[in-house]
Amino acid sequence: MKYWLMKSEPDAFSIDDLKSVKVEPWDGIRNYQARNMIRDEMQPGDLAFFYHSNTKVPGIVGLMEIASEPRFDHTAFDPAAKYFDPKSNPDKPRWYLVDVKYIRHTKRVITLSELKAEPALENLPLVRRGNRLSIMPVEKQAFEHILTMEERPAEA
DNA sequence: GCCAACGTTGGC
DNA sequence: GCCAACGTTGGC
Repeated sequence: MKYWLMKSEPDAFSIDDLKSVKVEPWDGIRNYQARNMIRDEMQPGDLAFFYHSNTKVPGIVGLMEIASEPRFDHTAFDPAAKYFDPKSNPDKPRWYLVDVKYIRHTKRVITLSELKAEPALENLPLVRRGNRLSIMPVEKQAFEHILTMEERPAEA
């Protein structure tokens, strides 16, 4: 089983939104590196952190499970969709997605600044300079380390 | 809202 | 195939 971190802007789709719908196709990924990870490596049962980006306090806010095999992202075929890609079509699909299933909120927001301050997480792509991946792998040890951070009191 | 750091596009 | 211009991401 693999571990992931997936970013979403809470204004577009938040952990609360996921909680209310329970399962959601994680569409709109238009980056080849992220695409390849979805298509080639994600499997049902994998665990992922839900990360809120582009918000006042960016950080990890929840836990979810990969809930489907990778499949075509049909929003790429729809001219009316926000993430329409004219170069993707059902004969030559370019983009993929998986369903994600809500597990729980983290007990508190584990903020980006906290994550950056952890020597144990220095290899996490999220905290590396200039990284813009919206989906990234998390090593097992790092995943477990982050879960222990959840138990600490929130920073001041 | 600013802007650094990327990724993509397209002319050549 | 190079690379300048442009668009996007996302922290701050």
